[in-house]
Parts: sequence; structure tokens; C-alpha cells
Amino acid sequence: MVDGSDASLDDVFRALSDPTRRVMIERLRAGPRTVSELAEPFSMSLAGAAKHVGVLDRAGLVARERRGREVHCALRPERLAAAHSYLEQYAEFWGRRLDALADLLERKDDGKETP
Amino acid sequence: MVDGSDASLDDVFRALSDPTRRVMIERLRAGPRTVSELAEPFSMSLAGAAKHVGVLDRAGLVARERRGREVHCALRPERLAAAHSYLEQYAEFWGRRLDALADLLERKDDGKETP
DNA sequence: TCCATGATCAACCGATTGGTTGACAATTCC
DNA sequence: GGAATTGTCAACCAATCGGTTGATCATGGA
Repeated sequence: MVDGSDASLDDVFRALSDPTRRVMIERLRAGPRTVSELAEPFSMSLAGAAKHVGVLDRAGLVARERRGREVHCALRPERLAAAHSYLEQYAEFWGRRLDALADLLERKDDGKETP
Repeated sequence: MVDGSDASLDDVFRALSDPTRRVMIERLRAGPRTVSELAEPFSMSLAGAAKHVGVLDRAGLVARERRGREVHCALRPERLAAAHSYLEQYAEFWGRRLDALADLLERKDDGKETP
């Protein structure tokens, strides 16, 4: 179900709403990284960056695994796919309605019974 | 550019991270709605709901247009499409890597130079 | 063995969030 | 004109967020 009240989407979209975290995710596309490696591009304390990784973890977007004294992180695609497929609901909309939009606003609202 | 530091994605994903706002967006798929109509399903003050509409507006996800004493809202697909195409970057990832993920975590990290 | 490294944790801070209430403005209807 | 409807605005509140610092802990390398 791709329902609007799906609580797990809250966390996924929230996690994606921060540019620091999006950059982390993008770097993880190239393969696993340690927390320190993920933190390196940012002028930020390690603890701060590790918090971001924690958010990504709790959102289910990355998996952390301790290996010795370092923690390796890998991208988990499932939740990203969930967010993607949520938005997919609207693909039809922006294909079909792109031009109709202006009219709906400027003229009378004719859309209420047009599902 | 579908870059991680795109500031407008911040607002879009942030707007999508709230279930109230996702429900509003989904109802707008069927056609334009007034602020009151959007507020109706929720046990929340009108002012509260109107704030959510404001967030959606500032994120570029809906367009508001005052018509008489009511404000009509319509879905604007462009930014939704932007978010969708951002996630599209990863479609390749979850296609190609779905099975590789477990290995990357359990075994040595072999992914660093595999873009 | 000693020390530097990698990471987490707890406490704290200012800013933002989601929500409320109350006042207000504009429009519509009688 | 007067009253009800629709919506915004400002102020406020508790909770959360993004970030810091300092302490701690385990591990790895000299």
C-alpha cells in the first residue's frame, strides 16, 4: 500500500530532506563507507556526522556494521525504492495533467469528479 | 542536475515527510480543493491545516489561488517529478545491487572502486 | 605497553516544527 | 446592513532538529 499515512515514509522523506544526508547517500552509491569516510567531506564534528548516519540508519536507508573499531555503512535500497514508488503514483498525474493545471486554477474547478 | 545539495529538494522532501501533508497531496490528485476542504479530514484547527498548505505551497508542491473568500489549491507536479527523478538515480542501484548488499556487509568491502 | 584512531554517548544550545488560540479581514448570503 | 463563512496572521507552547563539546570505550599499530 502506497498510502499517505504510512509512517515509515515519514522517516524516509525526513532523512532525505537534509543535504548532508543526501550527499552521504550518494557517496554510498559507489560502495560501503565507514562513518569517518562519510563524515570527511563536511566541516562538522565526527559526532555530528555520526548523528546523520544514525538518522539514515533509523530510516532504514543504510545498514551499519561494526568491524573492528570502525563502522561500515552500506546503502539499503528497499526504502529508497518505497519512496520512489510512492512518487510513482503521481507520474501519471504529471504526464496527464501538466497542461490542465493552469486551466484548473484560472477557470472554474472542474476536477472534483475527475479521478 | 540531480545533486544532493540541491536546496529545493530540502523543501520538497521535508514537505513530504508529514503524513497530514501527504494525505492532502493525495486528495489533490482528484482535482483542486479549497483549504477548508483539504482541512476537513483532520481533527485539527483550520489554522493548523492552513499552515500545512503553506508548507506545501512554499515547497512548490501546490499552487494557491484566492477566488472570492475561498482559496483554491491545485497540485503542481513539477517538484514531485523532481523528487521522483532524484530517486530515479538509485533505481539502477536497487536493480543491480539488491543481492550484492548482504555480501558487502558481511564480507570485506569490495565496493569502493566499483562505481 | 602505550598511544592514536574510530565511534558512540550524554548534555547542552539555538532554531525550527506542528499545533493551539484569539483577533482580524474579506466575502457571501439573508 | 448584519451575520455567517473562509482564511490569514501573530503569539505562544512543547517537542524535535542540527549541531557542538567532553567523556568514554574498544581497537589497532608503534
